[in-house]
Amino acid sequence: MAHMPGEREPSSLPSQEEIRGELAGIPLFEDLDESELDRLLVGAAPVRLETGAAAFHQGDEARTFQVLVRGRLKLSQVTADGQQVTLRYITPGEMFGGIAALNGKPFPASALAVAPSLAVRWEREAFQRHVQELPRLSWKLIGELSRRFSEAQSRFREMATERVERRVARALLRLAHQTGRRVEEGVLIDLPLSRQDLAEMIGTTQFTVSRVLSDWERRGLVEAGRARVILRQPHQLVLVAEDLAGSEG
Amino acid sequence: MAHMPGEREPSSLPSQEEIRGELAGIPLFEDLDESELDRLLVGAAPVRLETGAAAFHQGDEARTFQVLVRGRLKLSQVTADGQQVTLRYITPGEMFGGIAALNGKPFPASALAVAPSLAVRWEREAFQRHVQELPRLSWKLIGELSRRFSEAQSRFREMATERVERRVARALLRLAHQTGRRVEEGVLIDLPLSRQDLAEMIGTTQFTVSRVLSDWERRGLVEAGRARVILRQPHQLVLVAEDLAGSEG
DNA sequence: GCTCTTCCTTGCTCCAGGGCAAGCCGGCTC
DNA sequence: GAGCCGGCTTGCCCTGGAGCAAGGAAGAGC
Repeated sequence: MAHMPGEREPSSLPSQEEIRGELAGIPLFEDLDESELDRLLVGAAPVRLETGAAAFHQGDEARTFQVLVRGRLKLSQVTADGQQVTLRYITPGEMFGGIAALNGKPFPASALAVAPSLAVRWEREAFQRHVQELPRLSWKLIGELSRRFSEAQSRFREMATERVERRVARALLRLAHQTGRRVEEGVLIDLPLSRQDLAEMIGTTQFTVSRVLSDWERRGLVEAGRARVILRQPHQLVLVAEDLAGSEG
Repeated sequence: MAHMPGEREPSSLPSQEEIRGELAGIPLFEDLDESELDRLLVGAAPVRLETGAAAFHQGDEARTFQVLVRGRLKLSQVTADGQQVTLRYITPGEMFGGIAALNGKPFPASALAVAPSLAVRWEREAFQRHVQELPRLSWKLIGELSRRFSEAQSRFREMATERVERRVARALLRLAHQTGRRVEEGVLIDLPLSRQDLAEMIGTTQFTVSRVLSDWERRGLVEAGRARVILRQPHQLVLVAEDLAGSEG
């Protein structure tokens, strides 16, 4: 792929001005006025991540607060006995690694790019200063943390009370909501998502996920390809997730 | 029980001055100076809760932010299909119902006093104003939310990857850390805690919890009575929780 | 095209733990 | 003391889903 004149070098980093534009579009910062946004820019540095690259590793000291601008990351954790757990996928506009940075703990998980990505990062102290000096930012952050907490709690409740099939349905619906893209056949989850990935999100095995998806595919609810899932009848999936949807169609 | 002169009426409410003293001792507010504490007092009202009384009900609009001063509460949720889940126990110094109040959602759970309790409550708007006007408070709140989030996430991971026995061990250790009291035989979990309660915390049944505790009792790790648990060998329990502790002693 | 790798499927076995029934125990009220 | 009630225990059965093995299919690299 030759470099074409006038075309932006794919791996080049955005200018301060461009960063400013990106940040202005992020919900966490939407309440800031022009001058506050300028202050926020102090210490903001862009970071490019190739697919497969890690934004940070589990156990590392959390020195940075980051926000994803483009791409997709997977936040996952390895337990003491070696099991892999996926905590969440991160899509543009979301902060990541922020909680560890805010409370001074090491990162509890690793963040891996699953698509070419671009993030903006601040050193921990710089971002802490911003939070302390920009009340509108800290208020937003409180809202964001509340939301995250509620989500984590819901997932806990689901794990505690629901069976695998239902958890798969919920995971897919959540992902569709987050990264779904309308395509001809239905809603495509716009993320490389293998059976194993799904299994790690809901605490089961790739085998069980495979069986569930095969069943749904037979019944026309989804189309499941290689690391690729399309929801053909999201509404039916909602029935599976929410209620006893009568196991046969 | 006759009322004795000079003794405080048990159901009387504390004065503003006493509330001030209580709040000053709470971690969330420890960074506030004298004048900030005075401002915080605006809108703060004491609430007494008898054992069995609810501080709020799941589904209610979250109109208040509360902090527990004395006693113990149980935060629990009923799922759509009627299963009971216990999210956590609340001990003095902890906020509760706060997250719903901060992000304007209805309470996702009910808070029930399991011992005579005293709380301080603010109307949502009043507390929001305090948070927005007291940067030191909002910083603390961010820290508290981060911690809560991390805890919820850990519990999720445990549910996703660990078997029942280990989850019971973790739940007991967590409770011991939170409400443990040294007694002659070991560490007493200072809370009425039935098998059913434990089951609801970790997503299993009272039967399974009973079997696990009976086994541990035989092995001398715990002493389990009627709604009452004493850890005789907390260290052994840590081994169960953390690692493969060799199933026989 | 062929090969290698990775992901996916499916059949079989096995077991942790859920569900239920029966009965026990300890503390309460009358 | 008698009876009751709520919590606890234990035995039995049964199933959801884990674990494993063998083989198939879709890309990726040559």
